[in-house]
Amino acid sequence: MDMKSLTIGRLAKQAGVNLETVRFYERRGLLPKPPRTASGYRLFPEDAASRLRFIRRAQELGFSLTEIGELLSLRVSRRTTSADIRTRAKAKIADIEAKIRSLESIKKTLRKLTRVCDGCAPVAECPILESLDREDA
Amino acid sequence: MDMKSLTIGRLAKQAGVNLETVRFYERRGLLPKPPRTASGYRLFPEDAASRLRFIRRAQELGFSLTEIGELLSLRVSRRTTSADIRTRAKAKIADIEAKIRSLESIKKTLRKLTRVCDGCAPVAECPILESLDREDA
DNA sequence: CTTGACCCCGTACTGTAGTCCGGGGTTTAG
DNA sequence: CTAAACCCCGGACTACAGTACGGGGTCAAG
Repeated sequence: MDMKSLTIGRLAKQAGVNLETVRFYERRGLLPKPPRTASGYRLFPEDAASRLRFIRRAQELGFSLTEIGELLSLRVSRRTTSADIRTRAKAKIADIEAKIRSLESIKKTLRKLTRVCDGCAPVAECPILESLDREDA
Repeated sequence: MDMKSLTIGRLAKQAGVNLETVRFYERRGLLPKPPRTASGYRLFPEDAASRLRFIRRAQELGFSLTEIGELLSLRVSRRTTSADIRTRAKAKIADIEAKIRSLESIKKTLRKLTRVCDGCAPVAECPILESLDREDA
């Protein structure tokens, strides 16, 4: 077995995901179908682990597996022109900037809250509602 | 019927969510149980709509309903001391900052990608994998 | 005083994202 | 050579977050 390849079990351990999740992502097309040994064992390239970690982190940021697939497919090839990619990448950037703004807004509110706590002033109402309200995502 | 109150249907429409979702969130404790008319109709205060919108936006940022409940309950009262709140708010701020960093990292990669596209250089591999890899969330 | 729009409730169903099972073959360490 | 550890596959199961259903009561307009 090639030193530079990973069996599904090793890959799963390296990326910190369940082995079945790897198969599931492969079925979903998020992981390219790996070559197999004569006996049918998958042999993943080493960078499959970064791909898995990317998927996990993108999920924590609120992207669905479908959206993650779109992010992962952003690259220029014979099927896709660079103008097309540029358009799609710009749309993704806009999405991401909106997410960042929302997070900044929640963060600001939380920081204000900690300052209130420092001052020991009691806060009866929930101040977090102040954030995120005047925006159209 | 009080002018300042909303029936469940109006509230749902104002917040842009399904009526059943409102009931679901109430059951989950994300929306305070509203007073009822004599015949049992819910009468939500007007600010329930902002609360609903907050929940929706926080979900898009990758927070689960449980986490959102924690965010919404961040306030000082007789049950919770301000020191306690400060600690919890600071933890949430750290979570949020980590999310922002991850998003910035993806954004940077996407921007690099659009620049490559502008230069019309073909990109065979998927460059988005460069982002998010060297970090421990 | 009825008809359509709205509300009540419990229960069942759906979609997404996994996770587990179990019967089988393979690889590797002793 | 065998046992443990690993892999294969299809299919069933789970958790989370809703969404739909259906039988019934309520409210406002005509």
